[in-house]
Amino acid sequence: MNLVWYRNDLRIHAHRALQEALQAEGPVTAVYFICEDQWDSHGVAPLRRWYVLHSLNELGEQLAQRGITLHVVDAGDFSQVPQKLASLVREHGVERIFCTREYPLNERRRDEAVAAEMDKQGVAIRGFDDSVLVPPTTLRTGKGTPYTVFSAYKKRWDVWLEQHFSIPGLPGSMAAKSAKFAGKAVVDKALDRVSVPASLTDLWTPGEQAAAQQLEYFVGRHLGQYRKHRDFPSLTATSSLSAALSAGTLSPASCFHAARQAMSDAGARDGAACWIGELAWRDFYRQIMAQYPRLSWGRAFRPETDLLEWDNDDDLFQAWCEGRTGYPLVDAAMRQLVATGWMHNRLRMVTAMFLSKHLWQDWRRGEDFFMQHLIDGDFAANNGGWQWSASTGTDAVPYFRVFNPVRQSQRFDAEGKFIAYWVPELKALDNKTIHEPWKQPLLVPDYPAPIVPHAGVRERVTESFKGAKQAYDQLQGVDA
DNA sequence: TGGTGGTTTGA
DNA sequence: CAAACCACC
Repeated sequence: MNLVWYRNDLRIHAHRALQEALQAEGPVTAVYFICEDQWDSHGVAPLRRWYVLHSLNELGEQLAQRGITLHVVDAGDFSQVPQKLASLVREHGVERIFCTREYPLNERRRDEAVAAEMDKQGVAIRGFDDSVLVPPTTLRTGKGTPYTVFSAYKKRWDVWLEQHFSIPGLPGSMAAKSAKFAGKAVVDKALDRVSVPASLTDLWTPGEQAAAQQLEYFVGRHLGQYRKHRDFPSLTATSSLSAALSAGTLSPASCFHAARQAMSDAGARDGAACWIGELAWRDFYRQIMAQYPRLSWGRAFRPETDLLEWDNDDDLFQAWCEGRTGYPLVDAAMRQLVATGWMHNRLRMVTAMFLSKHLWQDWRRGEDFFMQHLIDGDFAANNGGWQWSASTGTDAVPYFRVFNPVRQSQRFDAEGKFIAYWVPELKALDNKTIHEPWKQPLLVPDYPAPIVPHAGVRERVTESFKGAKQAYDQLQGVDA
């Protein structure tokens, strides 16, 4: 018997683990472990749990139609997985296990513990790197170190894919026989334990089929304009595929394949190339996560920045969470996040930079808050994005990026449409005042004044980072 | 995947 | 006098 162990790869298409299992000798079965304690300890958003569990139900049905039984097991946290897997293996006479690799430390330790347990029983495990396009340790600099600067990584990434990319097709040998989806009751019980309002779930459709449709729609309708439009949050211009990619209901290979096909149309080339760049960012942060375990310990990529002394003022943090900082674009973005479980990419940068630089809060607070609300909450991408914004991460530049929240607002929501939608208190303001409502205080009695001034932020941040660097160099015994 | 404050350019 | 351009942070 061959076992496909599903994790964040809840699909049938472009899935080497499933394909290989089908090509191996003997029948195939599948398993998923629900680890709610793991979700709890990482503050996984209820909406994301809902997405995952419903996608799991669809996967179970799809597998059953192809003669494969999906077992679903409540496992609490990762530490219980080896034993529970071992009993499943004994029960079904499993000889080989197939899975898609995951890279954060907890996941790798879980997999190592499982491998050790399975080794005792003579069961082989094979992992496949299908959650990325380029496997994490493939590309190295001339010195043999991981790439930590995106632009250099991207060049090699392009070349490697040019030479090596192939998309795994739908499994060919899947017979049209049927099996029973054994896990449905367990999934439904877990769904009963998820509390998420209909106002949120109404906005999303879980599952592999919806993800495939969304990809088709995006590529056909918006990909060509992606480069031009993607930074404007009032437009429907981005893919909205982040939830599907992070739960694995959609494969990055399908995305890459579709985008590359679209590039043969000259009008779509620019947009497609730009979007492929976003897939590269996704791989980039995953390979960073895989090769720098300290990120999984909650530490900064740049060690000296762990010496920064954040204010962590609770009132300011709360104002940020609730979208009442007095900076319209920041507030609109935060309200979008809480109301929809999603935030536009540019606004993730704007709000993250505002929390870390203007409010001088530990970026980990923001990272946690995002995880608690995002339907696409993905450890590597979220952590990478937060550290980039907080200037504690990769892609070092010799100065500190501090977005001006008013300038960003004027540039990317020039007409104030996005602000007007999410901050209706401001919807009557003209498209100049709406970015700086404090200039017309009488018109906006219900909207707060800026909770911190923009002036001086850059200087403070620069000084603090300089201080942290000096302190770190001293600790290291290096002359500064 | 910037911002700022300066200087130059050109209607 | 406002974009466009530039150096520096």
